[in-house]
Amino acid sequence: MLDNAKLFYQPVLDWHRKHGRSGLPWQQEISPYRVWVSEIMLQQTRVDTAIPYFLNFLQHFPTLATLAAATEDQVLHHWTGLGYYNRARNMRRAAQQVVEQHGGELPESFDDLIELPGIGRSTAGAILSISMAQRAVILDGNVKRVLARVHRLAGWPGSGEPLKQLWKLAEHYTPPDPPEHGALQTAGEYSQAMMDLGATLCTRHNPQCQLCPVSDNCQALQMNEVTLYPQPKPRKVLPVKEIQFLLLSNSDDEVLLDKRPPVGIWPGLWSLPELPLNNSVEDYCLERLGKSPLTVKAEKPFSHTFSHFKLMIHPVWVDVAESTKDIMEPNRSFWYNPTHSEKPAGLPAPVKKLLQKNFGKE
DNA sequence: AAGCCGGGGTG
DNA sequence: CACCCAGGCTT
Repeated sequence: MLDNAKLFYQPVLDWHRKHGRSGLPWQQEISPYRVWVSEIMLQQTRVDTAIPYFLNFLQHFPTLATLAAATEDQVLHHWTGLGYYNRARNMRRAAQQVVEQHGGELPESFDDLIELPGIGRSTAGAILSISMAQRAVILDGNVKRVLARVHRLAGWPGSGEPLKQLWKLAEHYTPPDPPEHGALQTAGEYSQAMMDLGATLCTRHNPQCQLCPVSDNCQALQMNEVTLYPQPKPRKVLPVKEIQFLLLSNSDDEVLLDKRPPVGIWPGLWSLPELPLNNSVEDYCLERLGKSPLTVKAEKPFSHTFSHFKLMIHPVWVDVAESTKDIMEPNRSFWYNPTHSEKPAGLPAPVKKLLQKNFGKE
């Protein structure tokens, strides 16, 4: 870490004065309320997405008091499409809380701000620094990315030790407010500057390091590893289950479908007969149809991902010549003609895909 | 610490 | 399709 914080924040501030964004709606007529609304809308939401919602929202709820007085339905109506709807509910509740407890003005202390629903550590820092001229610290996705690269910080910055380190760095590099004698910029400008830097130069893909004001101090750049930081969230490797899907086809161009049990995957849907990977198809046919198949042809396996495991499906094309329809139970299984029969209501996606591929219907 | 919320952009 | 976005709340 750069011991003298100024060596970091001064180039960032200077860059921002020349090249930062200044036309965003919430950067005009800056007020605590407007900054608050923008910060909430921008949580896990891109700037371009948020802009029209911000303009519309302020049209209908121009002040904190109007927001506090609105019904939840009204607020949600103007949030529709933005997602994360608890943000809107929390904001209305917070507005009411501000009216009741703080005389209708957003409180000017960190401790009071984070008591409000929807305002966490970073959002409080943004409101305090940008709209209240206080030295307060933000750590959003942009700042995380910049700092993780500059310091080549290992690990996923979402939680744990990496997150602690980032907060420490963010605290360290935030300039004083009011600024030192002779300086013009404030902590609020630094907050804006870091977000602009992350959003316009220090982007996740194709960062513009040659234009970056802190490239000389960027450890990731020195190692030519910029895009390796911040490191991605470790994904759990899904367990893989392998099965065979049998396309038992008879001389009438029908395939056998089974109704799946009411519990487990695809409950109640019509699926292909399935068999553990190493079980013999021949034995299965003998057991179930009372005879051996004419031909057995393995198709190319493909995968289908569920939330909790990955299913590797090995399709097997099986010609059983004449069908033995008499032994079938009507509500458990039936011979289905993909080109002529009426399509069963529920077919799992992979089954549908297989049938389409092999019979070319729809 | 991990899961959840969500629509949309992007490689 | 996987991953991520101006995060915060709940369990």
